[in-house]
Amino acid sequence: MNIGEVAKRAGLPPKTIRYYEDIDLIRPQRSANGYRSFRESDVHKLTFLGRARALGFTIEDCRILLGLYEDETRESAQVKEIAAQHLVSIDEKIAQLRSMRDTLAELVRACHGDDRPDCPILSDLSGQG
Amino acid sequence: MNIGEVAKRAGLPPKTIRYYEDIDLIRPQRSANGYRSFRESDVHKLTFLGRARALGFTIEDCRILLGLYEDETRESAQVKEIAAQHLVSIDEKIAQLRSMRDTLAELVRACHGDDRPDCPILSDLSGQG
DNA sequence: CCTTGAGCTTCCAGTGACTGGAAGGGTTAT
DNA sequence: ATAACCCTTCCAGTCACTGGAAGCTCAAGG
Repeated sequence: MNIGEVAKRAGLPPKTIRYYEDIDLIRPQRSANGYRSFRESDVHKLTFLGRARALGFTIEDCRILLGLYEDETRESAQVKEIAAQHLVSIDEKIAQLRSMRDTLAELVRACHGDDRPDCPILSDLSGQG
Repeated sequence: MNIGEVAKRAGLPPKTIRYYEDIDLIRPQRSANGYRSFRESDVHKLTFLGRARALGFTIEDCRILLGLYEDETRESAQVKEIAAQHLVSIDEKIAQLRSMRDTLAELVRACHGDDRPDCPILSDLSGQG
């Protein structure tokens, strides 16, 4: 299977797949003409990677998860540990964004937004609010 | 004022301040010895930048906001427009993170997390959930 | 006067996870 | 044969810094 078809099936751009090979996440074989030749197992791995990345796991998380995915004897506790840690960091990110959002929403609300020059948003940012 | 003191007062690392000069956000003067020499107005601008960045505005947003901040005749509508757009993109980011969080939380909940190898998290990621 | 240590300078390189584009070779269909 | 499309590699750029090396300046202590 060439990279184009794999890309369609795994839902990832060819560029990304080449990049994943570059950083040793996958190791596709090569055809006589130099083209990458993917097996079904590569498609599975790439699908796995796409989903994990969509859930916000870092590449290094993915590398570990992929190792566990391929390890028949792994303990589910190891996987749960990584996922739970990631869950915490997502929650932190959400909390941080919410706080930013609330501050900004208040500033936007307070700004009359017309042709007058005085603006609570800039006042606040300059520390003169 | 040298960069060290400005850094303390504006709450930004010296490296970041040099970088901001590099990309023309600020233009500090120079002393005879080659050191950067900051005025009060530079400290104000850097404080402004620090706060805007903390609210998640991009550097390019900051460049525009800084321009408006220095323009005595700006219309508050222009500022409100940028802030409101940013608010929308924060809301989108939060929504996306929440969706990721919910999916992941469900997977973590479903994983028994012991020494057995079967794991709903990996099953789901592999598309065999 | 000399040294020590802190603070300043520039420049280069790396981060994460791709993405765009150029230059060139292979394949397929007409 | 030729067009159109696929594949290859390599280089550079993204964003907003951050780390580190090599070297200059300055203030204080002996």
